[in-house]
Amino acid sequence: MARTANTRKEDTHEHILDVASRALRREGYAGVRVADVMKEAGLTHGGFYAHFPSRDALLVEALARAGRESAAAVQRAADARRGKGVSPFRSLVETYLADRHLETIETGCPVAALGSDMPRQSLAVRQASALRVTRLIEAVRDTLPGASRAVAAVVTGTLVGALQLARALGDNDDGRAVLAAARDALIEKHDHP
Amino acid sequence: MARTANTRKEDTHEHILDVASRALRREGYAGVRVADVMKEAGLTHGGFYAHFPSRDALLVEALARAGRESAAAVQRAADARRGKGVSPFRSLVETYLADRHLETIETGCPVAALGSDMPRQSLAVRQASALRVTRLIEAVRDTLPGASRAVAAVVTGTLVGALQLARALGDNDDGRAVLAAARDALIEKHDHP
DNA sequence: TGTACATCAGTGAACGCGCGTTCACTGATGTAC
DNA sequence: TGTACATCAGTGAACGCGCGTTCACTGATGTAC
Repeated sequence: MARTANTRKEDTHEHILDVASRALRREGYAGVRVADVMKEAGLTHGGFYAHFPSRDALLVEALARAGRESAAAVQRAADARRGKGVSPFRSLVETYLADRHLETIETGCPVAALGSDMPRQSLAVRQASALRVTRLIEAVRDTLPGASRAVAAVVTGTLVGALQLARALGDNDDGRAVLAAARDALIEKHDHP
Repeated sequence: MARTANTRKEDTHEHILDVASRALRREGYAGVRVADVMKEAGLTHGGFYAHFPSRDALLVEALARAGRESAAAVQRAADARRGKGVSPFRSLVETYLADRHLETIETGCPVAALGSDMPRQSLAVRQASALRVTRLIEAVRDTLPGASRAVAAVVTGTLVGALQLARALGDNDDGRAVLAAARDALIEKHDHP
């Protein structure tokens, strides 16, 4: 069946994307190597171009996938807390700025993992990057009843900036102190149940 | 005189560093090429290793220089406004989050230009990067009388994050709206003369 | 002051290596009859 | 059901290119006497 053949190739395509979306967050845009991604996916590099027209096209698809996955992961963690009576906003903040997020960059938010490099990419990757930023701001806004887009954007900036500063300071007390301070400040200012 | 010889070489050294510190912010860590920097400095690439032991050593020195220069530039702009009766904090925020900063990345803050890539660098560059983050937080704290390091860190996170989001959205109305929102929010919350 | 020599800063060709991309090929899977 | 053929997904060698780094050399500048 043609469908079986398609499905097998599509499975491989998805597997490559999964590997690439983690490599992208772990190594950055410049750190994604076609041969390395294929090897990590258990394949040889020659087959890559049967799945993607170029490395740049891989970056675009991997970024979209990273954004969707990260949003879903935050959503799941937030839903779990919400069952305990925690507000959506507080759940988001405590999940996004959790100490654990310092280490798990490869499954975390791509905007925090790649933010400063977004303006330097090709047009296609820049457009995909801008869409990720917009979606992140919207997701934050959804947890803030009645908040303007402007307020949501500033909160998003604090989330992204604080996580980056913490990671740059290292996975130690300095880094964790920045996360804790940002959690406290955001919850105090915006969490009014 | 030996001193004259030293001075000439030191002048070249400083000139290479000046070019590199701008290239670093414009192109990112991965975008700094030894040959390109030397060419932009009006030299040939072979002479590079008479000035720096390695590309990595250049990154360390260029980052330190970028941080000092950017801090001095913010200080100058803030001093100018201060003459008009504007508070130090408000001067800092309006300078750091000025629309103009969207375009002038190569002379701007290296933490905003490089933040998400800092954890991926060599040990030496990571240490130099962490120092830049610490210094930036301290500079912010100096404009907030009586503020804790924690509060200064959150404000710094908002400054860095908002500028990055704005740049990722592009030098357009979307980007400028994020900057304006962050300026308003920070000044409203922390500027109490 | 002038001449011979030493030192210095920068040149440019060459190196080894890793990268993105191409392509002829192979073995497995599916199709026709 | 079985056989011959076609299609498909992936292989691995090869390509051109750009990068960081090395090194023998050169021309300019400074020093000794």
